[in-house]
Parts: sequence; C-alpha cells; structure tokens
Amino acid sequence: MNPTTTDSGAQSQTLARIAAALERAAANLVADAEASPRVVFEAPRNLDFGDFSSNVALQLARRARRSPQVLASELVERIFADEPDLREILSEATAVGGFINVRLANGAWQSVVGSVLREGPEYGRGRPTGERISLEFGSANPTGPLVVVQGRTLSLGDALAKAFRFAGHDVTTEWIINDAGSQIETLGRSLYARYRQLTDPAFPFPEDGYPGEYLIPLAQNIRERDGARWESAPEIEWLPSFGTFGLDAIVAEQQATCARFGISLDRWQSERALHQSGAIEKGIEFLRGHGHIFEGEGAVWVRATHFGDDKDRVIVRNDGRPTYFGADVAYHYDKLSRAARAILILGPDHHGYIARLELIAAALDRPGAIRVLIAQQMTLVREGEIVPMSKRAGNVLTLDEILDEVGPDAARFFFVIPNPDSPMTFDLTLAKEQSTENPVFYVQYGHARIASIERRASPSLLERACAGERLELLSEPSEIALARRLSEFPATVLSVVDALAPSRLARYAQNVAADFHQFYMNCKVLGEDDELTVARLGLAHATKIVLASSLRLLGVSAPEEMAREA
RNA sequence: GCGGUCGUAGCUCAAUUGGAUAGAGCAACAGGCUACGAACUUGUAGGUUGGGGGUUCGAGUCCCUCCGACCGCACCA
Repeated sequence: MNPTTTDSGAQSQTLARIAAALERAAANLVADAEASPRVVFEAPRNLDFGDFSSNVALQLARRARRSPQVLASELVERIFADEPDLREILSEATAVGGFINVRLANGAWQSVVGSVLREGPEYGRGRPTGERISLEFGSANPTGPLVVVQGRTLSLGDALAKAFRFAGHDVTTEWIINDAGSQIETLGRSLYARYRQLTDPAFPFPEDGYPGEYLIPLAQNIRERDGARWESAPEIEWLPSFGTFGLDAIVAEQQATCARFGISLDRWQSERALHQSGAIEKGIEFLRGHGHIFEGEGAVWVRATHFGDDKDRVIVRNDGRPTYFGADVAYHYDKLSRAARAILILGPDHHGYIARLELIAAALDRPGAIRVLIAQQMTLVREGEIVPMSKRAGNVLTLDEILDEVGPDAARFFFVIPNPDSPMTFDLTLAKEQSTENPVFYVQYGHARIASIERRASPSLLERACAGERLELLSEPSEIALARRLSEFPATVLSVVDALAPSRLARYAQNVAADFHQFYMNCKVLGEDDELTVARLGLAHATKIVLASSLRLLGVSAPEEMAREA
C-alpha cells in the first residue's frame, strides 16, 4: 500500500495485482490514450462494502461516456473474464453505486499474521527516509512548575516524535528556555521575597511576582547555603544570583517532570545563548540580504506584511536589544539549517502567533518548512465538578500533581485521544478509575489477557505458533477481522505522521483491543485441536506485538498482567 | 474592531485529507460466565454535523454569510 514501509503485508501485493488488472481493463474500455487510468484502493469507511474499494469508475465515467455504475460493472466483468486466476486471491468483486468493492481471499489476511510474527516489534517500521525533522514541544516559561497544558503538548510531541522515527525520519526533539527576558528578573525578585519572608513574614511580595508556594523550598535552599548574607545586600548584587538560581532549579524540576512522563528531549535551547552566539545577527543578515529588513522609528523591522502578517514586526528595538521575534527568527534559521522541516506544538496562548512563526519559513526562503500546532486548552473535571484554576490565585494544579493522581500511563493516553486543536475535558476521576470506562485499561487489559493465555499454553505449541505455523486454519470472521486490523498498523503510523495526528494511534490501539476481545469471545484459543490452537496462538501473539508497538509509540506501558481487582 | 482555532449523539471524542447508510466509548435499556482473566462481550435506542446559501457526479470536510464559544492583537516573553 505504501512503498516506504518494509513488508506491510502480502495483502498489498494482492491488491496491486487487482489494481493492475483493473487498469488494463479500463484502458481497453476507455479508448483515451492520453491519460492511462490509475486505480487506487482504499479501505471504505463501512467494511460491509468490502475490504477495499476504488472510485476509478466515478472518475472515468465521463470520458468513457457511460454512467459510473455501468462502467464499474463492466470493469468487474472484464477482469474476471480476462484473468480467471484472480479468483484465487479475490473472493468477491462487486460494483455498487459506481464504486468497485473487493473482498480478498483469506490467504491475504493469514499472511499478514505471518509478517507480524516474522518482523516482531519491527513490523510497520519504515525504511530510513533521510529527512531530518525538528520537533519542538513543551517549552514552558522557566518561571514555575509544568501544568496540564504542557502535559498535553509533551504527550502529543513525544508520540509524534516516536511515530516520525518509526516511519523512518530523523527527528530532533527540542525545547526552548526563555531565559533572556525580564521574566527572569521577576523570578529573581519573587524568589528574593520568599527568601526574606523566611525570617520576616511581613516582607512585601512583588506585585507582578510569581505566586504559588513552589519558590519557598528554593528560598530555603539559598538560606541553607548562604545564610543571611543577602539580607542587607543591594538589589544589583542579589538579583542576578537569585534569577539564575531560580532559573536553574525550575528548569531542573521541569526536566524531572518530563522524566516521570517518560520523556527526554534531545536539545534544551537557551534563548540567552542565541543572543550571545551571534545567531540573531546571522538571521537578520540573511533577511537583509533578501530585502526583508527596513529601518524606521529608530528600530529595525521585518517586512512581515509581505508574507501575509497583519503588521510589520520589530526585530531590533530602538535601544539596540533584539525582540523575542528576533530570537525566534534566529532559532528557526538555526533549525532549518539542521532540518528539512520544523514542527512546533505550542500552548493555546500562542494562537495569534501561528502566522508570525510560519512566515519566518517563507522569509528564510523555505516556504512551508515551519508548521505550528496548537494544543488547545484543557478543562479539568473531578467527581463531575470543574476544577477551578487561576494563575493569579496561584492554585494551579501542576502536572506533577496530576501524575500523582492518575499515573503517567493514563495521563499520556488521555492527552493524546483528542486532536490537538480541539479543546479537551480531562476527567481525573475517570482517568484513575481502573474499569471498563477507562480506555487505557481496556487496551492494556487486551495485552495482559494475551500474556495470560500464553502463560497457560503448552510451550511447544507456543513455539510453533510464534514460528507462524498453521495460519491457513484461520477462517472465522472474528479471526479474519482481527488479522485485517493488524494489517492496518503500518498505514496508521504513516497517517499519524502525515496528518500530525497521534490520536489516530490511540484510536487504533482501542480498535485492535476490541477486535481481540471479540475474537476471544468467539474462538477458544487453547482448545482440543492442537493445530487450531497453534494457529490461534499465532494470531494472539501477533496481536500482542501490534498492541505493544502501538502503546510503545504512545509512551504507554504494555503490562504482562494487570493488578487484580479487589 | 481585526485575526486565529473551533462548533458533530445526553457526555467525551472520531471520520483514511472531497466518497457510499456520519462512527466509537461512556451514560440508558435488554441479554451472555460449570470456558483460556466478565477489567470481557451481544443487541436496542440515541443526529437536519450551530443556521442559511454556493461550488460538483458527491460536502461534516472547500467558498460566502450569519449565530455562538475560546484565544490572541507589544519596540513583553
């Protein structure tokens, strides 16, 4: 189906044969040599129609001067008349409403199971494409602990990175630390106030400071290290020290939270370092060379309106300091020198920034090379009540607290279920419930159930099953449906990458689990007949492989057994 | 006011990039364990895809226009 996957299953070759036959038939019926018809099969939304369908008759109808339905019927008749051998691989071909629907013989699906067993965790992996991709996500301000939204960008970003890598791309994951601006000074003042408040509770807290109690332990650390020596020092002495101390400590905490989430990024880019390294000047020079820079009102501007922005943007202030936009230009100049494409997943407060970021690509002569996704806002619900959160009041629920409450597996799976740009309600009560209602446990239970069956199976039969013996015995509808589902895995990974939509993988995992549970109800795996047991154990094991791969790409564990219910 | 994102079943979300009868899960109702883990499963019910127009063989998807929600609109970061 897709040439970039290794062995996406024998059904793809089967399909190619059928498509070729249809193309020959169409070429005969449509005496229009200028464009030879191309037959593309895709899975119909409703599988009652068949395994695959093609709309080629709808597209060719006008040129063939007959109705789509008539043309489709003729094409179907022709391929069976011209190539009777097709009946071996094609159990059914029908023309309905202009579509040509085909159903493959069981052999195609049996061989998919063989492919999965042979390739194991490598099933579905793409060949290296050589394309390098920069994927930025997380990137919280270094002024406080990570909160829920960052959990969402982290889950989406890491899942996307894993899918890109599995599909054969070369990915660098990165996070920018905004350590260059005035917020570090504000952080320093807030931390200093906490430090003074340790001995003088009446010491005033800065009005625009960062509330919340997370700075208090940091202040205590400073107190233990340095004692009272800062109490009488002037601000010019303590400010840099407190700012840097706070920054380093908070970034370290953010990294620790990522680690709890099972996420480690390749690159933590300091914005200050961009300023110091001369990267900003390099970026500006590039733009100047392309005529995108002009001077006015004492500042340096980028002609952003030329690329569709609603106003031109200052890149160097009239006091000579670059703006944040300047850092962005520099950072993406650097990213695009390392990678073919840069993808960013940002929080909801960056909505108005999408155009400005994406136009940087065009200004750098790489139109379309920057793509910004916005992870929308989340509403937290617990026991049916909205959890109130206000940054000002300092009662924001941190990501760490959420991990404490529901655990990393549930959090990662839930964050990835909806598409990034749809706002999301996160039900903490549901996420921590270990029950039918919880999709994470549903999928994990499927994996554990297979592991349990394998523990009970005779080792010699299991060994034969893993070698792919007797798969030709699989013929029950629920067996074929499950095998068919396993065949969709490689295409699912590719579609995650194409659409930048990890949610498809979460959904896919749920579908695999559902098909397995149905198979399990209908077909006894460990039965009287050893040969049938071998075939079904093979199917079960292939399912376990695909479930494990799906969960791995989502950063969720695949347990061998679930904790027993009380 | 300008711009962005969105609006789909009672709730949480899908819909293979323009395809057929818009699908899952939860909640509701009715069934299924002397079987490999019932943390499972079978079925029923639930919709004018916010409203209206347009483009074409064909629209939840693309265009226009209203309505509504959220978020931006700095020589802050």
